[in-house]
Amino acid sequence: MDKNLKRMETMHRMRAKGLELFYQKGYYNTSIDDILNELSLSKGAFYHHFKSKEDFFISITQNIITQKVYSQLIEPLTHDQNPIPVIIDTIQDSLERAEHNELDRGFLLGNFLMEFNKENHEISGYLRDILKIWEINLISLLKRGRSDAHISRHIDCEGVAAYIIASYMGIRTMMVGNDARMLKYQYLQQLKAYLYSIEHKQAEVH
Amino acid sequence: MDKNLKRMETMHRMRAKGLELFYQKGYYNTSIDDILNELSLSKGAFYHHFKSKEDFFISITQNIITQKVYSQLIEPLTHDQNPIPVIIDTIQDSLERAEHNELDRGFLLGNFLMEFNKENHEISGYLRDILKIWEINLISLLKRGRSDAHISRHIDCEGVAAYIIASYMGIRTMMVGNDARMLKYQYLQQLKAYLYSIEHKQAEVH
DNA sequence: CCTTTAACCGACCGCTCGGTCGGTTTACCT
DNA sequence: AGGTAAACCGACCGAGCGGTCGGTTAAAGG
Repeated sequence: MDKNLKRMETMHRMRAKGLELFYQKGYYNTSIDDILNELSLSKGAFYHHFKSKEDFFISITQNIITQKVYSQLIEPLTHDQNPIPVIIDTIQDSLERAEHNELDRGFLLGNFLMEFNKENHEISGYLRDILKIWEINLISLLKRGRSDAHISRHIDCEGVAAYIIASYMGIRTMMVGNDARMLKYQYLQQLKAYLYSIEHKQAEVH
Repeated sequence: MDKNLKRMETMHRMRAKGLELFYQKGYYNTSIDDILNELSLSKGAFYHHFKSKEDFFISITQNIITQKVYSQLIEPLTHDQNPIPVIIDTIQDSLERAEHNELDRGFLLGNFLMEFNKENHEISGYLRDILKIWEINLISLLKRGRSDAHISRHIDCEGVAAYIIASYMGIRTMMVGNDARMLKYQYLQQLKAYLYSIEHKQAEVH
């Protein structure tokens, strides 16, 4: 079964390097040879494992991108505490990772979504599904917070989740090539102000 | 001077169609021939007026894109009233235009910024400048609102402007290929909630 | 009317890219 | 050891791209 191990390892190396270059330069501006040269592998090896460039990217999506979003944005939400600090901490961690990553090019998922929204509806569908999962998890976290009286009763959790995601996508784009540290700080201040404004006020409880 | 008129008109047609296709399909996925075929013009005509594809796009940026951002996002801010409804109205108008435009592909400026952020620093610089102008106008509007006691005294206007821009960029991306009407509604509700939370409360006076 | 020059044409070039394919190497199985 | 099938190689193909260039058309000026 060494063969199978080899196969898995090579495919994983291709996917990892592929994602790295696609993220840095964009999908359409990265050639398969760009990836293969850095790995010292040949076209033959590539097309032995993947049936096309598109198939290759779908494989990256379903293996690496999904996993990254889960581990960095979704799993950290799994806490039984007040959802508001949980959300703030999760986003703050993500922004700090971006700030200290000098190769940062914005929100991985968001960038690809925009690139494929234009032409490739199959891939953009997969990417949208991942974003949807994040959204659903945010919504259910908020709803539980509302039930637990951490969040004001009349709050529209779906709207809040959409607003959080939108602002996150935007700030991640703005942080590229600008003063990431300053933007991160300003953004977090405003996000906190916004989230505290939907918090359940003790005064409300008769 | 008929020659000069002809020149201007042809260049304008090229720029308009070029922007249309670049916006729809992306800059790198649109060939010059794509544009010229739709205009029944030849390569010779194109390179007679523009020295390269890049030069062509810069010309589009400085002519059409700048003007669009000004007329749709900046000039509507020019009011002496309470900045908060002015901002909300401006953004609401923009989102409604997007919602009813079936060819909408997201935030024009934001899309190009992301595409050129990766490779072409010259063009992304021009685009960033335009975004900066929007930001500066938002900030000065907010600061005036703060002076006029429409906005709470301790508010960080720079942070608020960055937050508004980030959320706008994000929601425009999310509206592509999703339920634009619903997202617009949810977004505006939350934006209002956020902006009202920075409003000057009468109770604060003395 | 004739010259000049801008506007425009379209064949062509060099290059890159995604994808193919016949061949070679390597590792496992008997 | 020998056979088999995988993993891998790299030359090649055809299409599409940005850009060039010698030529043609047509309008402005004298």
